[in-house]
Amino acid sequence: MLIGELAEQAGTSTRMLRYYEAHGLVRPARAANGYRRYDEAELRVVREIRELLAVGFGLDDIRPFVACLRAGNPSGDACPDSVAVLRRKLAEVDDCLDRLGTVRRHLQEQLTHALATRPQ
Amino acid sequence: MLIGELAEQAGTSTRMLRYYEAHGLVRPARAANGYRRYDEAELRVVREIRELLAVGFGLDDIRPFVACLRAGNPSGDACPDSVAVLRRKLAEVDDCLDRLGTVRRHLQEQLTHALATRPQ
DNA sequence: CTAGACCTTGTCGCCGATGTCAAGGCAACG
DNA sequence: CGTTGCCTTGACATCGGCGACAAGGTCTAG
Repeated sequence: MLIGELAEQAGTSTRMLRYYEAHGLVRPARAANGYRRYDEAELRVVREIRELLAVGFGLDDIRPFVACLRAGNPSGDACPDSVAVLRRKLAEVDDCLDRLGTVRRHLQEQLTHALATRPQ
Repeated sequence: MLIGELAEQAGTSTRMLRYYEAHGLVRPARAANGYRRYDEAELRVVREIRELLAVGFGLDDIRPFVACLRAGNPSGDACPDSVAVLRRKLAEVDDCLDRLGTVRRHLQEQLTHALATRPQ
């Protein structure tokens, strides 16, 4: 599979595939002409990357999942390192939820106060 | 009040005060030597800016609040434009809370699944 | 042979609040 | 006068995923 095909099948751009490669996440073979060659396994890797990115992971967080897939696991979350990242991310999300909740209360109060002072 | 004093009293840096000015939020007078001169009203303005920034507002969102203060209101949220921004921000926060909640569920599932497959 | 579609690497820009450094003017004190 | 500490403007870097472009190599169909 060439880079363009992979990009289309994985729902991303060639730019990003090269970017992931530069960051050590994807490792295509090279044809004699220098073109990158991807197999099915890489397609799965890229799909994993895209899903995790969409959830809010950074490339560094994703690395363990890719390593896990590459180690032969059917899903990328089955390895200790991946689980550790999942735990950390869950904690981060909870933290963010807390802060947002506080902000929400704050905003609500301010809005209520403003409307009480000068109803519009 | 010179810029350094204001920075200290408002809990920010001179860099940021000039930045807010460049974005039309703060309007100091100028002394004969070219130094910026701030009065008490500007201190209140900068405090408002800092509070709203801390809550997650962007400089553009903050502009109406500053205008409201500058128009003589005791608090920056008493004007229609400010209230509109508060409403919009509240909606944004709710939206973000929704998405984060979904992500949280997603993470929780993935974690549970990983632990069920290979307990660690 | 040529046009077009693909590939290669490399570089620049974006966003937005902020740090940091540089070169120079001004003020106050000894 | 010299030093110190404030001020001025201006410019560059940061983070991170991504778009976009340029200059050139490669391949394929007509």
